[in-house]
Amino acid sequence: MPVSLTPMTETAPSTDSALPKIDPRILRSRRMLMDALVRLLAQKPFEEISIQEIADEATLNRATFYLHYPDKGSLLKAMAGARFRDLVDRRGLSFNSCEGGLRAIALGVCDYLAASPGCPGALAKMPLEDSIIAVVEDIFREGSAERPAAPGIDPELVFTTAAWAIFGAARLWLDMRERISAEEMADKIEAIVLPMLMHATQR
Amino acid sequence: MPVSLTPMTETAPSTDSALPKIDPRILRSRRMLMDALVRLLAQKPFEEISIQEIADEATLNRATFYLHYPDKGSLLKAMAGARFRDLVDRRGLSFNSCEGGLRAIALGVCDYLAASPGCPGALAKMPLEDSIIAVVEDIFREGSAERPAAPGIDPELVFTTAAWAIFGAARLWLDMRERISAEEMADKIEAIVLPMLMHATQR
DNA sequence: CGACATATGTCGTGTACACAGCATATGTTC
DNA sequence: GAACATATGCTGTGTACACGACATATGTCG
Repeated sequence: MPVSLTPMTETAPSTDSALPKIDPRILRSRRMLMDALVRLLAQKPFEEISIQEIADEATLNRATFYLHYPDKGSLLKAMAGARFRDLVDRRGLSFNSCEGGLRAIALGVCDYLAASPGCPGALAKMPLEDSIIAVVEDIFREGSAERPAAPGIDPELVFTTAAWAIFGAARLWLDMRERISAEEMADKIEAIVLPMLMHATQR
Repeated sequence: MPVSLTPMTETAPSTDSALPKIDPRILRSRRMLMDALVRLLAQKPFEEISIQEIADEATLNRATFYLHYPDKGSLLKAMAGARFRDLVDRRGLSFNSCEGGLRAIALGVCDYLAASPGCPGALAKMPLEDSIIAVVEDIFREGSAERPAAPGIDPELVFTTAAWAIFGAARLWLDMRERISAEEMADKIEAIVLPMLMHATQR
């Protein structure tokens, strides 16, 4: 009984956390499915893409799709998260004592939203929140791991709040009629959100 | 007992012949191994590449390598043949009543030899003959399938002879100090080899 | 609404690949 | 030549994927 694959109902698991090593075949199949979805999204809207088409594009059996994802929405979510993580890794984004870490994170979110596959109209239908928010939360969590929380403050709540704040601001920026540059927007986001985080941890 | 994979001691099987459908996992693994070898050949000489390195580069288990190839030389051979077939497919090379078919084949061989991975010095060590010759033979065979052989002539012998003639001339061209263009060389090869083939089949 | 075509979700079975381990071969160093 | 490290070739076991088939759901057309 292949119940050990744990279909992906959440965002893709972190591959660098202290989890047991994931079978490379699993990682490969998931990446192939995600890459296939990206290619198909460049051709047609999400609603018009079938599971069979995704499997065909990925050169995998349709049953394999269901070993990993319960539906195509879950794949979309996982794909969005994985692509954002790629960007985070490529840019080495982190939230530590280094100046400008938060600005870089905000810039990454803006750039990612601006470059998402599919036309901007389709962007509203993509469940980007959970995937991006979870990654940003992880960044804050890791960056604050060595510092004690300020008294009476729940750091997890602050991380979540800050992550949503960044995401919300970036979404607003994306919808702007006359859009300032991503860099400028990142500056503004940092100015607004950084005090929240500074207040939460003793730094 | 995984004896059904038939390790590749010959050139890669033709994927468009009347063979039973090959499991997509097999095709995928072989392609991954070949692509890995190409990438490694761009970095170091063939002799310095280990089986484990190829497997790692392909993100496959070393034991998987041995399911498909008895040694790295066989992989090299298969890779060379597959890449040549790719070129043949891309250019739509065939030997039929169409004028210039032989010239195009000769040009394909020249271009392929000139673009092979690794420096020209390493080219002499690559067992390109069998892979290229077999493909060219196939092209002649298919192109002459609908025509009866001339009396007293063994068409298979002629195909092989012609294929080797083309290969030999292209190799000579590659070693030329002052090399004429591939196009010019293809013209010369056609002029020399075409009468042989015309003589062998009733066209 | 019924008929039909297509897509989805699932299942049991067979096959390919991952893994750890072992014996042997090979290359390097002293 | 001996000692050692590394690579090779192979094996049995466990796991992931391919496949065909089936039941059900969904969408389209008349």
